[in-house]
Amino acid sequence: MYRIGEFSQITELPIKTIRYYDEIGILKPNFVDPFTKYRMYDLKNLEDCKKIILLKRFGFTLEEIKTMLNGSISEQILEDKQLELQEEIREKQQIVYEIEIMKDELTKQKEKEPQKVYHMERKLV
Amino acid sequence: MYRIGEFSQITELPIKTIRYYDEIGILKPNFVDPFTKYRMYDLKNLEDCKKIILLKRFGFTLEEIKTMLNGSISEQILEDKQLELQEEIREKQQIVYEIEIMKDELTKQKEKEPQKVYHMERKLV
DNA sequence: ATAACCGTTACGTGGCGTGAGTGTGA
DNA sequence: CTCACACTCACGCCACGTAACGGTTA
Repeated sequence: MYRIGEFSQITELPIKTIRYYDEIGILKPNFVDPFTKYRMYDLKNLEDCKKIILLKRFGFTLEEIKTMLNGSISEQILEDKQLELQEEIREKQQIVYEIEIMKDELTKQKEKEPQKVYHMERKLV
Repeated sequence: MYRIGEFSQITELPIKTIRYYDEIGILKPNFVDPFTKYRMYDLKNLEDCKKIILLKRFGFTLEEIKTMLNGSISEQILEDKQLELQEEIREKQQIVYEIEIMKDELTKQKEKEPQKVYHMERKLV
């Protein structure tokens, strides 16, 4: 049985996060001391916690993870998530390309700048 | 001069978003009727708004966009954002691969399931 | 008078972070 | 007594969304 600080070090999750997971009912400590109210975690908690960290990394919300821990993890859901990620990857690649275009436009503007300065000088004179 | 509803239709931004942009000072209406308090937007606002939408799409925060609109948009910042996006793309590709591994593990477990059932039957008997 | 439009204020979202103030364990 | 560790409660973050309620315009 680990106290929250130790459990935090093992899982590398901030204490605040662990308490939050208790609050939303996704990772309930195995035992809570009724006097000190200290949360005590066991190996089962550790396993669940590893799953949570992995599923969170995959991009599931804590609400989704909650239901996945209760029931089982279907291959369909995993496959849907893969497709979602691939769509996001395509979108980000598109954005990288769009930024490239904007950079080009900035470069073109820069090349025109001497003219602009001339224009300003005329204004000043 | 457009009222907020019309401006919302043109920019395809929700009215709430436009009001929020006013509140945080990123897109101030050209004119506010002192009696009705109606916000009035002009073509300059429309140009700024297009920039905001684009920069938001690139992944900049509204705070970052605010300073970019005041000053100028440097190529360095754009290039940094590209690198950031490419890092995110690599990360997501890695996750797609990790999900594939998890799917494989689930499939293996399924193939073992008859044994599990047998095991349970033994327990029951 | 009706309906579409506009306004403000206040509270909710997710996934925590921050800080105050207090109690417990060695 | 100290000091790390634990607790709760309340508010903050971002980029808005969602009421609730009231004034304006055609």
